[in-house]
Amino acid sequence: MLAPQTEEAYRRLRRSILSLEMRPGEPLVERRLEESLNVSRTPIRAAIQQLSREGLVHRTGRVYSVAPIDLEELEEAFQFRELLETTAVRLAAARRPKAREIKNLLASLETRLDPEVELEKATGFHLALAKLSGNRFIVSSLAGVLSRIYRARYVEIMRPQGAEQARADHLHLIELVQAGQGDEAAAFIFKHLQRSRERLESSLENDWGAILLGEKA
Amino acid sequence: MLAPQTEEAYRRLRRSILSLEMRPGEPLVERRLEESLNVSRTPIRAAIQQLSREGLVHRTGRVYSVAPIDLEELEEAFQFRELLETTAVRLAAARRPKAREIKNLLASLETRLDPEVELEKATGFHLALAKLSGNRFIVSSLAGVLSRIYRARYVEIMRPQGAEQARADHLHLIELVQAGQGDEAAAFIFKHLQRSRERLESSLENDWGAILLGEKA
DNA sequence: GCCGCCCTTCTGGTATACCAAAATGCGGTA
DNA sequence: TACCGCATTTTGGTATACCAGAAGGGCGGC
Repeated sequence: MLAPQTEEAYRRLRRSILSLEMRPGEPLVERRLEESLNVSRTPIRAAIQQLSREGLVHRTGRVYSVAPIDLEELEEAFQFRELLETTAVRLAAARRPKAREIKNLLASLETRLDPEVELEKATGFHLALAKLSGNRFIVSSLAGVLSRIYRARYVEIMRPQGAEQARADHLHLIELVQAGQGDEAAAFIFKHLQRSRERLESSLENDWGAILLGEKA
Repeated sequence: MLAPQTEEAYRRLRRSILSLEMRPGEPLVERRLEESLNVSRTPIRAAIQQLSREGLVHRTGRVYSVAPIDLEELEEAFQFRELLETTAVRLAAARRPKAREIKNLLASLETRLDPEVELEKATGFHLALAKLSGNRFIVSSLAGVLSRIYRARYVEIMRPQGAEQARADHLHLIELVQAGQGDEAAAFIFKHLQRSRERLESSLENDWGAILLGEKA
């Protein structure tokens, strides 16, 4: 929970970064943002600090810039997701969540066409699933790593069949968790993540590399 | 990396909180801190925001206060540590770290008498060990959860034999990792954490409960 | 013509002025 | 005496003024 102006600046900056409207490596100049966001530097600095903490903005010397997309980091991020999410579904299955808790998840499965909305929904699904684990640290860590690799995931979900595949996987996951099949759910989400990782990496290498990979600054 | 005044304010505030000099539940009034820390509100607000993100400071409405020590959170934190640290040592063992990398760890094992320094060293050890995993997300998440439960761990390490036991465990862990015995290391650190958790919880319930557990605000 | 130095400008860091909302307390009234 | 309401104070939020250090460009010397 942030102050209103700070919140607004944060949301707009974050959106600009995640949607790639601001390119990786691009510097964030406070006095420019002051004009473009129509708020004073105080909330802007707070927002930048927040983004920096989340890893979406890097600091070099005293200049802030949009974090580049780092392939090594991406590897580690997926390894970390595997760890978090397989554990989360195991814990969730062991808890035998009530149908009411599951309902939130289903909302994420409606068909959408806009890939950005699709990605938002997918993120929401993974987080809601993690929440069923009952461990807030798993949830917040997952939230962190997901936002960190959001831009890269964007290029994956751009392919229509990618989103379709994800939806089917998600539905199956819900069934496994609800049935209390923790190990199966863990194995399944592991597969799910691996497929996602592979699609993503081939996309990055083939089509998007030049566009996405900003200078290390 | 923060601005110098902000850094200073952050360090001092953090220290005050972790050392329990500021009690859980105590409000952080910017204009008071302005006097006691001799800096303006700008860096103070930045420091508070940082602490808030780390979970050491809570916000209710628009007042910030020192986060209470929540026993449920503590449970989840240890569960999370088990997950992170068992994985970390497995990954570390698989990498067969060079002796040079191990040397950093040994520095944490010198005998100390001051329990605060001891705790700092123990934290450093666990983080350095996690670093051997080669996964930055594991490291940063562990850093987060460790600082979050720092105050509670304090009461555990107060017992001299607690620190002694920890040192012995740490030494053994290094040997296992260096020998590439990932599963054994994972099992051992799991035990290590469980003992730690048990000692800590009995301490909290018996001696420290009234002192440490602030109001939920 | 090229290199280097100085001056200007730009940037982030800090302090402070200003504001609105919420809390506090005092005084009046029932 | 207890309670309600208004005035005052306190507080966090925001804008802005001011500063020092770094960077960039232009001018002068070699």
